[in-house]
Amino acid sequence: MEAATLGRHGHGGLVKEEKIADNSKATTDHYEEGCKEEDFAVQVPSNTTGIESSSMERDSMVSSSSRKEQDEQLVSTRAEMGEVREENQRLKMYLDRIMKDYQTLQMQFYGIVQHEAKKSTTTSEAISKNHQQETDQEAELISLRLGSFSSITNYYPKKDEKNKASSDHGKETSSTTDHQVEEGLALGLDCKFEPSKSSGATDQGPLSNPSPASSFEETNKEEARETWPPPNKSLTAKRSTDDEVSQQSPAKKARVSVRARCDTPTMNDGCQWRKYGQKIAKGNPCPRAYYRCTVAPSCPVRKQVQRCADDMSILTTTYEGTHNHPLPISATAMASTTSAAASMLLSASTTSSSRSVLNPLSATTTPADLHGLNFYLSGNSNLKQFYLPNAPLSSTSHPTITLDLTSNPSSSSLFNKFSPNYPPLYSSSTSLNFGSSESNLMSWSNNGFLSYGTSNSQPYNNSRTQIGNLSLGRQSGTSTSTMQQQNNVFQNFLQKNGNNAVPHNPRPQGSILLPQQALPDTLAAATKAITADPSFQSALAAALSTIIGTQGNHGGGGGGSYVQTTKGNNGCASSYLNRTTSNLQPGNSMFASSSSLPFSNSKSGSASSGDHREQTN
DNA sequence: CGTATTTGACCCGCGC
DNA sequence: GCGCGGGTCAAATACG
Repeated sequence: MEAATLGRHGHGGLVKEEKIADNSKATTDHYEEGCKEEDFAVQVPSNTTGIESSSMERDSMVSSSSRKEQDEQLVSTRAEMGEVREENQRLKMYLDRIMKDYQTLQMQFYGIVQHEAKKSTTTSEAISKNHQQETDQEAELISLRLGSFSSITNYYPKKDEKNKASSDHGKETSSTTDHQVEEGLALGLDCKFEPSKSSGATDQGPLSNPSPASSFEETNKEEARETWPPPNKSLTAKRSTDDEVSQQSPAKKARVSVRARCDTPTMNDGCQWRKYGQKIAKGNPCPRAYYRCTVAPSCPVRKQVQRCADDMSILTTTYEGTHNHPLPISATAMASTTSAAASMLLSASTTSSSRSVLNPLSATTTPADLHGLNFYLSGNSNLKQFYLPNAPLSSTSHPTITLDLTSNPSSSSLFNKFSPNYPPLYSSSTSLNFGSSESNLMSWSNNGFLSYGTSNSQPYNNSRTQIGNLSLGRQSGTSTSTMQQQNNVFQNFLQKNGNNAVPHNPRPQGSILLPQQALPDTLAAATKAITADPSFQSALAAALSTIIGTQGNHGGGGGGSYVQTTKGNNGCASSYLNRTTSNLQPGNSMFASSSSLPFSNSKSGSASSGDHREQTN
């Protein structure tokens, strides 16, 4: 027996080979047994017939009849196999055709994007100072900033924020002389829409293939220079004059909130953060902690962490800004996720800003239901009433998209009902509901690591139209996806031309339906592609699951000490206060990510939050 | 001693 | 103009 031989061969070799040999042996044996039976069914009768014909006619009658049946079975089986083969061939051909069509469409879309890019390049160069007028006419592109970029400029120092508002949200260009030439993934929330300048710039790195995504990313190389604390006046002046036709609406800093169950003070998102402030926010007894990314000294990315007032186990992390440095893989996971979410948010909001595309209502809502991931997009402040009626400021200046990774039906529903008490940080105009009514999709558990549930969980609202899940049979199965896969997926967001209208998706209240309509411009197409693309969810899944894979083995130690020490608590989720975190990743100090608990300690308590004028003054 | 955190003070935008 | 609240700064403190 061949398998046995293989097994013996394997015996002298690797254990692996042995196993393989054994497996093959088993398979072969099984197969051979089947063959034997079949042979027996065919041949044995003939043998017995010879014997039985000479002895018992009755038996021979029986055997002959059974032989006929067996022959018939054999024939029919063979016929079936032939049919199956043909079916296989047909399916293969069909698949090939689909693939070709898909590629053709991709190429067409890319051609369109390139054409738009050229157009906008010429116009923006010629009339860069009249950028605002052009903005309405030029194509707007989404940058997910997922690719590598070769040059990153230094970021501006702090204390510039004030100038930004007056600078019409321009982008600095003065810093282009001083680049930190770095190569790596640049992921962030800095997803903007601007007239695409040029896709001709060949982008090096993972996303080097000519694609709309790469072109987008190219356009955003400069945008990467934008800091969260906006540059100072001189720089701002340049920014306002020079660039960013895209910065239509002055203060549109996308924020992405991630709601997740997390026992630890912060979610371990792979980045290294340093706490720089803590305040008591209105409506939530739990203080809000402010962190800034310390992976790179000039990184403008901030995040805010706050416990949910209603459910202390829920941690809300709000990200803002764009990393201007290569990210560790574990960080890219979350960054890519938030980036995509932010792009969706901005696409919706920007689309809404351009009256030409959508009516106010539909423009502000670009819901999509991707495998149960419910996206409710509304960058438009007009919509905040639907979501967070009592939301404070910043709904306009900081369109926020929320990824709800909690599974708590009550919290989810609460969230979706926009309870006034709910908004953890900002007026959350957008929610990505990862929650399931039945089971967890994902959650940050014990060590602050993301845990990923099954894909079989029902969407938050089963009645919602499932869209974009064509041929996607798995969700969590993407947990093994690599960042490359993620990049590809995100690229595809932009490459794909959304043929399918953005599916309507009832709002949580079910009162608003998104009118389905064609999206004429590139932005709309990209938005549509993103929202309708089934791979978006898998990308999210992949990104988030990457955290599992990369952070699941976290150990303590590492370069700096991030062990959280707690002095005590003021009664706010005391169970969290006594926890310590040492989420440093063993292999890379850059992965060190842990920060202090966003609760006020016994000493600070409410007083910890600064600016309590009623107390201090 | 260097680094990270804490926390009171400060700044700014917004609403009244 | 004033108060409120969000956000940030930076000195003080804690920690390894």
